Amino acid sequence: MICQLDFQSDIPIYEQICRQVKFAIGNGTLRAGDHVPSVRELAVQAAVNVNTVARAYRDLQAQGILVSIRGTGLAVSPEAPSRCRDDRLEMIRARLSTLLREAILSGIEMDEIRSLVDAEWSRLHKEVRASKAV
Amino acid sequence: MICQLDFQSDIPIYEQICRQVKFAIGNGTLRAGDHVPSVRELAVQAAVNVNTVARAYRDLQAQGILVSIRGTGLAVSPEAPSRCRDDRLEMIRARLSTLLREAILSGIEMDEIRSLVDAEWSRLHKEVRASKAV
Amino acid sequence: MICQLDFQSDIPIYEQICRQVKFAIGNGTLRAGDHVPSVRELAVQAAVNVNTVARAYRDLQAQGILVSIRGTGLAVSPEAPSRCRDDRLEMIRARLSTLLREAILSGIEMDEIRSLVDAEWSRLHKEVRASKAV
Amino acid sequence: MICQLDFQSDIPIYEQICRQVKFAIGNGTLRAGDHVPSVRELAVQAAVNVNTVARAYRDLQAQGILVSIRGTGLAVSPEAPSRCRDDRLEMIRARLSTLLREAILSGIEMDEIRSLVDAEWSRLHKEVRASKAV
DNA sequence: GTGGTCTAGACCACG
DNA sequence: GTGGTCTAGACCACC
Repeated sequence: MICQLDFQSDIPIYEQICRQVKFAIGNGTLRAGDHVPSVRELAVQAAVNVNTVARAYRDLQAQGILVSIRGTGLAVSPEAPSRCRDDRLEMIRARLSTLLREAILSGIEMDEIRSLVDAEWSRLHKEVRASKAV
Repeated sequence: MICQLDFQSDIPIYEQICRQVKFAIGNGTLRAGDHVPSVRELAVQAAVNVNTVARAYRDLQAQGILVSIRGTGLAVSPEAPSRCRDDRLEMIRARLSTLLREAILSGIEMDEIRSLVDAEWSRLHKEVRASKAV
Repeated sequence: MICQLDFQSDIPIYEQICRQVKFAIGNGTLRAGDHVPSVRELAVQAAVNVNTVARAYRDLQAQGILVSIRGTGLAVSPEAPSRCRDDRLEMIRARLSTLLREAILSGIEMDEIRSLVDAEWSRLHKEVRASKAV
Repeated sequence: MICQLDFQSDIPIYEQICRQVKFAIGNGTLRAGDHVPSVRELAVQAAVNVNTVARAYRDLQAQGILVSIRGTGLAVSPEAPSRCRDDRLEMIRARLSTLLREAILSGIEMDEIRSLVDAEWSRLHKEVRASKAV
């Protein structure tokens, strides 16, 4: 699992880690039962404080996404895949909602939004596919 | 100018004030040369500390949205209206971009996004129109 | 006498008025014994609060630049012309000094300063001459 | 980093701090990536309130001079060094410009300015060299 | 430990 | 009346 972090983002590092794990589960990179990297391993890989990874994993356990398996570390729970997908969809719906509300209030038209969505989608789709190819 | 603040939001109050002022300029409620309410006045209206309003206004000055007219208060700068609209569009584009990127990474399809956008847009549009009617 | 004010400058309006009067005396536009416009007249002309002009004139009286002539208003004092010129020269010398000190500390060379002075001088000279022609 | 403040100056303290930081970056005392002292630390060192330092740092962030590294403090941005140097030259040019404009308006001649510049420059040059020798 | 937010209140210059 | 500066102190999230 690769972990791309943005240290200057206003989203906390631990939260970014949580999301990336959920991404990986949501799109099938991680499946139910798979082990996630150990806290120390991921901390080194991502050049991050161990506590930060620990907190992310703690949150994911609390959400039932990860389960602890005695002596071997943490693994993706059976319910995680479907749950991740639902969670993501709901989170996206919520953020989209506030985004659109602001767009309406600042006088932007539906057409502008639609074309923005289409343009960004195709741009990002290419970008993501390219990075996977690597 | 009305100022609706959400004290529970994770967006700082001063930032919310900035945005509302920009909204008001963007959609023509405030025009170039208009005075904004005094810091004290808005502070009372919004039930917020004077310094908080002052900070918002200071940021807006730094961004060239407001200009200080010595002893008489702050006014909307000539460039503000066009600038606000551009800024808003760009901000929305940027947030939409990260939103869509996450959607792609978590395995959501374009169709789902499109229908979400349409559904939310029409829902919000009614809501906003209703609140204006009041 | 024309009075060009910059309402967005960080120099107070009353101070700008003082300087402009001194300019006018320094370069011969106003001579010893000439009347300056009345407080109200100048306030209207310059679109400024009456108190502001009053304060400027008060300061100029305190400095002996203007003298009050009973019933007729304020006039340029006999000593003003030479004094204005000396004052200005000294003020310019002082500000030039701090400016050059910072230039030296930030590693700028004498040649750069000399060429800056020459370039700005000729640019401003044209500009000023043009505005007088109007 | 040393921070020399003048509490009598009419330049706000936070502004003085900004300048000193920029100066330190401009002349290489602080390099890209270096951490600046923490707000609390500098506040103690300079005998100033924490908020005052915080405001200076916040302004520097808004200008892109400093970047925040979550939980670890603030660091000099990669673009800062070149930017700081350009800023200083431009600041000097701007102040020279207003200085010369006033000189022209008050009837001072180019020769007088030139000799002033030469005289002050050589005087200050000696002074600065002497203080460095110490 | 770090910075960020918010409050409260004093003081000042300007118009 | 206006905004601007500074102080003091509380609380929070993050690492």
